[in-house]
Amino acid sequence: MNYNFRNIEDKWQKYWAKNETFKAENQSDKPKFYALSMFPYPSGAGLHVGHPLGYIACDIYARYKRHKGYNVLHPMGYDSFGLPAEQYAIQTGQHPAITTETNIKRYREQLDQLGFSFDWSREVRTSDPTYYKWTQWVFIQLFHSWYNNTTDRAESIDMLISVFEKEGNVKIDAACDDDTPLFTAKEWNGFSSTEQQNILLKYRLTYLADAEVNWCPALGTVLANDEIVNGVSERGGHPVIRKKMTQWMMRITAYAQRLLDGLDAIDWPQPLKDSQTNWIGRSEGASATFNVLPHAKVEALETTKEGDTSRTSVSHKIEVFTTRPDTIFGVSFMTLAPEHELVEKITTQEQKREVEAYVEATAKRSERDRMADVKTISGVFTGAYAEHPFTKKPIPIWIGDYVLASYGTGAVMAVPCGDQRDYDFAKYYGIDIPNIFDGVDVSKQAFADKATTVIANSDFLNGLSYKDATRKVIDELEKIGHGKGKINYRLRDAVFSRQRYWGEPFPVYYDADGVPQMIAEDHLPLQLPEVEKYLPTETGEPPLGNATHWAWNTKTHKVVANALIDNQTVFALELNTMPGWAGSSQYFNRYMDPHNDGAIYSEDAIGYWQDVDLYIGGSEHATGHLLYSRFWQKFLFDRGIAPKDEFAKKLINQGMITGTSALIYRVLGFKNKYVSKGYRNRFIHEFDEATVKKVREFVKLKQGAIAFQELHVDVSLINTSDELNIEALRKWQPEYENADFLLEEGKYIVGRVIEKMSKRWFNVVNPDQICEEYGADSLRLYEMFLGPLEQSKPWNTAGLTGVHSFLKKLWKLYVPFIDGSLSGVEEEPNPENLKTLHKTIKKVEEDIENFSFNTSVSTFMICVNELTAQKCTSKAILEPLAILVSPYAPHIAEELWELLGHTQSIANASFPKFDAAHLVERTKEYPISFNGKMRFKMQLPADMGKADIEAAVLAHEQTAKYLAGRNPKKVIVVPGKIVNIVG
RNA sequence: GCGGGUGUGAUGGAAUUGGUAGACAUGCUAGACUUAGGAUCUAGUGCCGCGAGGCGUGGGGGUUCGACUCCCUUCACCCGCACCA
Repeated sequence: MNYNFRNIEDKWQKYWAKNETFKAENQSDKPKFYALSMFPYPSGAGLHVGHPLGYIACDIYARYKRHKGYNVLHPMGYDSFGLPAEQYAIQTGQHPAITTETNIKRYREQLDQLGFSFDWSREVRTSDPTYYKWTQWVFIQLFHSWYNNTTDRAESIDMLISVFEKEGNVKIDAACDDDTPLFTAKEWNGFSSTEQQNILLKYRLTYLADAEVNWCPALGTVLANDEIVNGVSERGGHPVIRKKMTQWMMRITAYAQRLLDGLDAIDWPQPLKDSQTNWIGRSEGASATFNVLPHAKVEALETTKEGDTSRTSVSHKIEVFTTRPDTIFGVSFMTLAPEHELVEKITTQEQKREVEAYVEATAKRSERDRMADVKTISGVFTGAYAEHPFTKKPIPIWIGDYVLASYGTGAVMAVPCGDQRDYDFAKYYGIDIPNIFDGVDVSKQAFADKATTVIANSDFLNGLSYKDATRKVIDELEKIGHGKGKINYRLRDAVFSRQRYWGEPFPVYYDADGVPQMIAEDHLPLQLPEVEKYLPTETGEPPLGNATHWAWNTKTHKVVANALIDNQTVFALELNTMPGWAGSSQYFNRYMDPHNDGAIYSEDAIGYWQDVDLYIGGSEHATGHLLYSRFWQKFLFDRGIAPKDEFAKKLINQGMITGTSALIYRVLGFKNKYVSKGYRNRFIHEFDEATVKKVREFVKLKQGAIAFQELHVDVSLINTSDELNIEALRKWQPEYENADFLLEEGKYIVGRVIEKMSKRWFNVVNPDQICEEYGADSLRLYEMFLGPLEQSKPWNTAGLTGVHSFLKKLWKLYVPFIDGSLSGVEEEPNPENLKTLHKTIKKVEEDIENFSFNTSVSTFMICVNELTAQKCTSKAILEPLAILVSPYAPHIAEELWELLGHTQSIANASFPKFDAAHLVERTKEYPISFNGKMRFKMQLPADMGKADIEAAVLAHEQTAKYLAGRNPKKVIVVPGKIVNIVG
């Protein structure tokens, strides 16, 4: 009776589906456990062996918790809105919904064959109207909310309006746009409703704004900061430019501090927390205001040299943010970002031409170009001067692209002696570099060490340290109304509009005055309309404008919406769609009550499940999905929609499984001659005569060496010893049909390189192939065995035989129960059996709790080897062993469980209890003397001779002396060495 | 530049958290059984040495009776952020 994994796996997968073994109830006497894997985007390529790694780990934990008596929720779904389906639609005209459906089917087949314990009755798809109804609903809640800094939470916009009506906004401390005007109740009540709405937009947590956005012309859409990598789009690698557009924004900056603070309360990986911390980018410092001197005043100053510093009427102010307010007396110029709004206002007539040319040149450069040459110093003098808030001296105002419009205020007070960038700029343009540090030489470079700073040449700051000077200067700035202490965040509000088709439509229309209005909740979902063309335009006209039956004439903004909306007719619908992360920002909550049509989820459901106990997914989502989800969760919490303000207690990032690509070497200058790995770049004289002859026949040499070109070939053509199957290669692609190969020792050896699994490198390994050949249980075990969960590691099929033969050995242990040769045997377990079992229970339990799944596979192997050697046939041992194995290899475990006579699924069996009593070593006490001076007792294995022990102690004189001082209770000794001291 | 991580046999990786380094597996070597099969089983396998023995966790130093583990320093590689004021 052999281990027939195909039949077994097929049988139990059907059994689980039929019996709904893993269906979770929203009520139970058991404690709850919510285990979640990040849901996938169903791409056309299907799963490769890297994808299920996290799912397997999560599944093992979920199954383990079930054995431990928890009511486990372990759902799965699809993040099915996204660019690839749309790109495919653009190319082929196929509706994204259709390709998405096909891909989901394929994913489901692949997932099913791996034997996951998912509760499929709770499946969600972000592109399903019944799901995105609630994405739209959350958007509406955000629109109706504002962030109250005083209570430090989001509150209803209606509350804000009633405050405005009673006392204006003077007392309100809110997260809002910087340009929000102050007004009294009287003024508010006098505003037109359009004016009122425009002001409210400055407060809402999702708002419409003219923003400098990252526009990607090739994709025809804007992108969020986290969707841009190295200045090009994350998808496709297209250039991205800055552009001003009216877009929906998410006021995530309101939550910057809480997103930072919340990290302390959750058990997430440190690198991921660091990423988020970095991304939020909190820096403490001060904001300071510099008045711009009117041009006439400047001229006067220039003629009289030390002009009087009396008050002048000020037309413009420059606000800067600095982390070094202590260096304010070292300011010798100011620099504005070229995009800064004051640039055109303050530039003098003489400098105008030069400044405009510079601004234009900067705007043309892509983000990438700008990042590429950070070393080139460039800038232009505006001709204008600002007034130093303390010394009242005039300070020249420059513009330069080393100042970023998107950070701080887009303007800096340049302190060349204290900042290297300012220093370089000053040196380059011959600007003064006044030294305000005591005992520091700044003739070569700037001095930026806060710890050793002593301020000099700085009026009231002289002699102070960085810390004291900072405090003092902030006080003084506040006194003269020129600034205050400030905390700045790198985090920007998130652009929420995408000029795409395949995304959630906004539940928004515009009234006759162009004011955005939310669609009534009972009309949700606002469904995605059919369009003829999915292609976005380079100018940013969204494809939804092509929809005929819910909108027309987008250019004039006179659009007829369908009759669904309030029975009203002439409105302009929002034509943008939501970004990819919209649908994934609250899906974990929706799983708790996925079919609820009347609410996002019932209070009972979320009251029971609360939050995710274990979340497993890739670290690439650190500053995208995971940050946005935390933001939405905090918002939902503030508004009483969710009971927890962090959605996941524990998070684990599974490492990436990389591919091991295979390379062959084509001789340069030949179309189809290939040399084995050993011949690359080798000089002819390095070979023996016979080889030289062969090589000479085969190739012409360039300067005595074989020059070659590397080509990727499919990894399935290579055996485990890196030998290429030449015949298979000839059939693989026509270009190799007539190829010549120079072999070494009769073999063609390929080169290996580790890189990301990708179709283009032909290094993708499918789980289907593995399941077919070895079975899902082998694949599951092997993926765990490959290495620590969180580490990235290359896939190498070679080791699979190890875990596969483990399963065969495991199977053999139970054979007596299968073939009936020893049926009815219920042999009492002997102490050796029990020791093996309890060792295994202890280790496996610890391993699972610590997510060290790789070592428990080893533990199983040892266990089975030992039990085999012990010829164990005791049901009392084999029964708990099946349960131990079942989270890892559920199919075989179910089968064995059944063979042992059980009729219920093993999934609900209780995890065996560890009993330390079975592990106790039989020991003996020996009194030991050392050098005749000291004595202590040792607990030792019974079979160890006294002479051995004394020799061991003598061999470790120092240790022995130490032991004498400690008077230990137990010393474990092996011949020659002392190993452990207890007590 | 800033922040984080990782360095252990031929290979993937173990090490009870300071206590026999190299578990387990792959690979390799030898053998057994086989009307050669990519099956199964047994033994061996860190390095040097015939041997006793010596050396070994990227390098150097330290703490300790004892260090892969803790501290200092240095090198290499990987990841995140980056003209962030």
